[in-house]
Formats: sequence, structure tokens, C-alpha cells
Amino acid sequence: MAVTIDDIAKAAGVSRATVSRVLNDSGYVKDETRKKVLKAIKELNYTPSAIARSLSKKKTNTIGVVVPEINNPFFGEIIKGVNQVADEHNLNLILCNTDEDVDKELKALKLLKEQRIQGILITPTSTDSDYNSEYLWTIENLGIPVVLIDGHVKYSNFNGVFIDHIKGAYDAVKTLIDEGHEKIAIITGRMDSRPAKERLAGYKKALKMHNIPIREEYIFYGDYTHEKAYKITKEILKMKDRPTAIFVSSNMMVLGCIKAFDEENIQIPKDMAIIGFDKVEVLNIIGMNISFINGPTIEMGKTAMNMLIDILQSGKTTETEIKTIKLLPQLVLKGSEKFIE
Amino acid sequence: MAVTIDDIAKAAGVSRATVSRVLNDSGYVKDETRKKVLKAIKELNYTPSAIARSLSKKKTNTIGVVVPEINNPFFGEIIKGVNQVADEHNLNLILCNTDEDVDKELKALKLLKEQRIQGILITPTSTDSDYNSEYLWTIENLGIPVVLIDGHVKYSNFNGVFIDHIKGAYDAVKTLIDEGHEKIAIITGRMDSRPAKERLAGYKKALKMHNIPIREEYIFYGDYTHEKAYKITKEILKMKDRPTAIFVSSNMMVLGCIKAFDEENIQIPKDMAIIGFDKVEVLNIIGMNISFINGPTIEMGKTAMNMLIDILQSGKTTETEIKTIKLLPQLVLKGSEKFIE
DNA sequence: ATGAAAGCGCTAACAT
DNA sequence: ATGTTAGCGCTTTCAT
Repeated sequence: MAVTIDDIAKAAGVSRATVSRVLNDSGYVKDETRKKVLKAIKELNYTPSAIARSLSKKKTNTIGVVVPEINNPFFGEIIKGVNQVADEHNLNLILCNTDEDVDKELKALKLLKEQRIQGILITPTSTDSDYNSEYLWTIENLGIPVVLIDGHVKYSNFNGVFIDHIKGAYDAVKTLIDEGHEKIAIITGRMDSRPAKERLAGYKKALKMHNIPIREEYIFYGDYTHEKAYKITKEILKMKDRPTAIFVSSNMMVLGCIKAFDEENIQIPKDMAIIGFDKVEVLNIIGMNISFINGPTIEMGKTAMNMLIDILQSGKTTETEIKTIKLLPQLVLKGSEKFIE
Repeated sequence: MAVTIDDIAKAAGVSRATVSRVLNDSGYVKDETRKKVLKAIKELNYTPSAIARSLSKKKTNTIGVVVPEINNPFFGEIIKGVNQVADEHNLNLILCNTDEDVDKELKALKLLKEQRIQGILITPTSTDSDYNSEYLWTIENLGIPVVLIDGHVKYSNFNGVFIDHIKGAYDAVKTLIDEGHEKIAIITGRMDSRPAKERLAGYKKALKMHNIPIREEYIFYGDYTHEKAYKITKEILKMKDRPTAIFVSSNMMVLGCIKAFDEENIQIPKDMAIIGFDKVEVLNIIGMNISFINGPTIEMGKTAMNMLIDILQSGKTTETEIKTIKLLPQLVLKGSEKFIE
């Protein structure tokens, strides 16, 4: 660990500038000299210090990634996408997991700034709550480019890549309508989150566009958990004028529905049709075919990383524009949406 | 971004040494002076550079984490555990995802060394194949403490935390035996991986200890994929002298079994009992109760991080001992193991 | 209690 | 084509 560029210089009988040149392929170096240097590097098992280089260059080549829940495959896939692009550009990733905790998120941001990272990719825990002011202040005063991934930070404009939840929900509900369903319920997500709001909007839009009246009693407010969805589904199944289809606003909640269906001996789609938002890989593997809206997670990660790289390469110290990309989710039909008399 | 310790010194009318002292709470600083400095820091929104500090201290406070598949919740949970402990000790995590690719893993190791990280936590992609020599050479010559997580690098001894796969498998099979099963099949993992070998060993041990002859035709060699497990299960169901229970050596493979069962109208556990290794959260949520051996993933991450911290604090440049911890997996019974005539 | 100065390992003009 | 030198932003003796 103690071998430095000077050791190499000494061993090769050249100056440290020359060593630096062969290290960076910059400037002119006689072939013979280069070989000597390379040999010394090999022999001493030398690895240059990125720390020293960063300090000297005032540039770290590392970017920070902040996620709320690393053990959720949704974020795992985002990171996978981020990582792929980062790899291609030889960027390091410093990972911060916040456990959905705003204070940890703030702490992470501070940490990252100390590390003099080039930019930040963040999937904000943030909802509409009122801590937002300090939160925003922190992000904005970072002086570092930030790209949001599928989140929403109130009152403020940031670069980001998002999913078009409205369109996704619209497509799902439209499909149900096309199948012949008219009594379509929705189980929403936590309504202080942007995706939940947008998905509900998409649901309403689809009904309106097809002249189906929106019935408040068909709108059920969930909270993204399968437990709540389970309870709601039980209720739905007890309704006198029961819907024939449910649009479920998140993957976890789909699981709750399935459990309730199972207990009440409800067959999909014979007794109840269903379309979810976001996939649950496992269900397909075990042969349980549930249609869903597929938000392109890996793609989101890639897109965000690319956007950040673009911003960094533009080289502007102050940002002059807000970049936003909306990714379109795909509808994946498995048969659970069918209308069967 | 341009504000440095010298700016603060100037603003506060002191030397940079003094600023450093208040930053690190070291040495003596008059209260009044400290306040001036703190004020300047606040006003200029100054964040010290970890890079410069690292260079000066020859110590980075960051550790590298290398995993093969970030989007697999198994590794997600490990990282979550690692992260928790790292947080408590104010350590940064540099994440490397290798996509099960040995070359990427090697590259990651090099990258990490350049970053002068303090230590490495790695879940090796490595199996028994022959690239091992370069691989081992690389790790050993890193000159950095390494802690393995649940992996196995052939021919070599490293610090590490592992799961006692033998005991896990033994417990599972013993449970089946206690239930009254005698014809018990196993679907193994990829046999060039250590966990697969050990789980098979545990299976055999349980049979032997209970005087049940090992029947080669009940040993099925899988490869951790659900597709293969699906095919194998179909075969099993066709056997003349069909087993009454299957011990399935990985969570993904359990899914393949379930699909096959479903297609053939096999009821669990009436027609076939089953116990898997590693949980599949989703199955429980939808009310499908499959018993399984639970390897404590988050715990493994924590334990590994703690071990690394221990090693670092021991302060030895050369390691004088190999530390190894084996974590005991727990049996979680859900009813799928029952013997029903 | 505070300051001056050397040094961490590298890069990048500037010389030669 | 190669060497000299001055930083990069911080910590840490050593003085005072």
C-alpha cells in the first residue's frame, strides 16, 4: 500500500512527471522509457491513488446514489441500470440507503458532498410533508447536479426521469373497458405520493373518455401495503353492486388482493378481473398470470445516469435548464383482464 | 464548491490550523475563536473535503462492497445489513455490481484499490472454475482486508461469514423424516457451488442418521433456476415409486416446483410435501404457505461489516489469523412439510 | 491557545 | 522527450 508514484519514478530512473504521463497516456514518452516505467509498475504492484488524483484534478469521477430501500428489487433494478452506464464511463458509485428516513437522507447528502462527488442520483423518500423546506434547501445548496428518479419533491424543479403514471393507469383501465368491464374499482396508493395521485388521475381519465361515470364507492384508498389491500379486497367482495374488475395501483397490493381472492374462492378473471401496476416476477414464474403495467426500472436507472453524465459534460457550473424525461410504461397482458360472462 | 479551509480561516481571521482544530475537535481552541470559526463555516456554507482529508490522513473511511446481482433481494438484504453497521461507524460504501461476471469483479477490485478503501466485503461470483488463480492472486495482493460473505473461494483461506448450509439442509430433511416421510427427493443447486454441495451433504446426513437408505434416483441435480426445477419436478411426478416429499435447495427453484405442481394438480402437502432453502416473501403474502430454511441475510451483512471493522481496528498490517463465523439458519414451518396419508 | 510549515500522492504548466 | 516545480485542501508536528 505504501508504493507511490515516486517509488516508481525512482525504480524506473525517471521523473515522476514521466510516470504520470504513462499512467495517463498524456504527452510524449519514448517507447523505451514507457516500457521501463510499465515494468516498474508491474514489479512493485503499484496502483495509483484515486484520492491524490482527485485532489489534484479537482474531480472525483464518483457519483452518489441515494435510495430508500435497497432490499426492494424495484430499487435494486434501478441501481442495476445506473451501474451499467456508470461502468461504461468508469464512474464509481457511492451508495446510500436511507430506510425511508428523511434524516438519514439528509445525512447521506452531506456525506456525499464531503466526498466531492460529481453528481447525485436520488429516489426521494420525500412526500408532501412539511420537512420539505430544509430538505429542499439542502439539495439546492449542494452545488452539485442532482437527478431525481421516479420521485417528486414538492414546490421545486429538479432534473429527473419519471414514469408516466397517468398513461400507465389510463392504458390499464382502458384495456379493462375494452374487454367489456364497466364496473371497475381502483385501489390507490398513499395519496400523498405523486405516483398514487397520477395513477388515480389516469383511472378517472379512462372512465371519462369512455363515458363511464366515476363512482366514488369504487375508489378505495390504499397505502401501498398488501395488508391494506387485502382488507379492501375483502370489502369489495362483499359489495352488493360489486365491480367486475379492479385496477390495483401497486405490485405489493396485488398480493393482498390475491390472498383475499383465494380465501373467498374468487377465480381470476372469471369472478374478478385485475390489472396491477408494476410487475411481480414471482407470480409469473409460478404460473399465476396477472396482467400489469410495467414501469421500466432498469431503463430508468440507465436514463437517469445518462442524463447526469450529459449534465456533467455540458460543463455549466450553474444550471440553466431543467431536464425531464418521462418514460412510458408498457402494458403486459396475461389474461387476468378478461371479461368473462 | 470552491470554498476551502483557507477561505474559512480568512473569514474568521485565524490560521487554517485553527479551523482544522475546530473541525476535528482536536487540540485547544478558545471558545470565542471556535464561535467565530463556526460562524464563518455556516455563512460560507462550507463542507470540508473528504478527499483532501483522506490524502492527508492516509485513511479513507470508505469500504468497498462487491455483489454479483444487486437486483436480487438476497443481496439487497445483505447490503442493507452492511449499510446499517457502516452508518453507525460513519463509513461510506462504494458499491460494485458484477452481474456474475468474473472480469467485472476483477475490475471492481482494481477500482476499489485505487480508491484506497479500507477494506472489502465481497460475495464472490466465484465457483470452482479455473480462472481462480488470477482471481485469488488479485484478492490476496490487494493488501486490503477482505471479508467474504456467503461465498467460497477455492484453495484459499479468507475471513468470512457463512451460513451453515449443512445444518440447514439437515434440519429441513429431519423435519420431513419426523413427519413420517421416508421417500424424500432433493433438487440440488449448481454443484460447482459450495452451498449446493453442503446442502446435499446435509440431506444425506439426515437420511443416514435416521437409517434411511440414500437412493440415487431421488437426487436431482438442478442449477438454481426455476426452469430447471420445473422440468425436474415434472419428472419426479412421473416416477413410479414417487417420493412423498421434496427438499428444494433454493428459493427460485421452489417456484419452478410450484408451477409444475399446479399444472399437474398436485396439492401441497397432501400429494407432495416440500421444504425450500431461503424464503420467498411473496408466497407467504399471497397465502401460499411453504416451509423454508431461512438464512439470516441482513444479519450476515451486519456480521460481515462488524468483522471487517474489528479487523481494521486491530490495526495489524499483516493479518495473523483467519476469522470465520458460521450463522445458523432457522427453520420456518408453514405446513407444507406435513405428511398426510 | 494559535500559527507556520511540511507533507499526503498526484497533475499540469513551464522549462529545457 | 523529459524534468522541475507549484499547487490541490487538508492534517499535524513544532514553535511561540
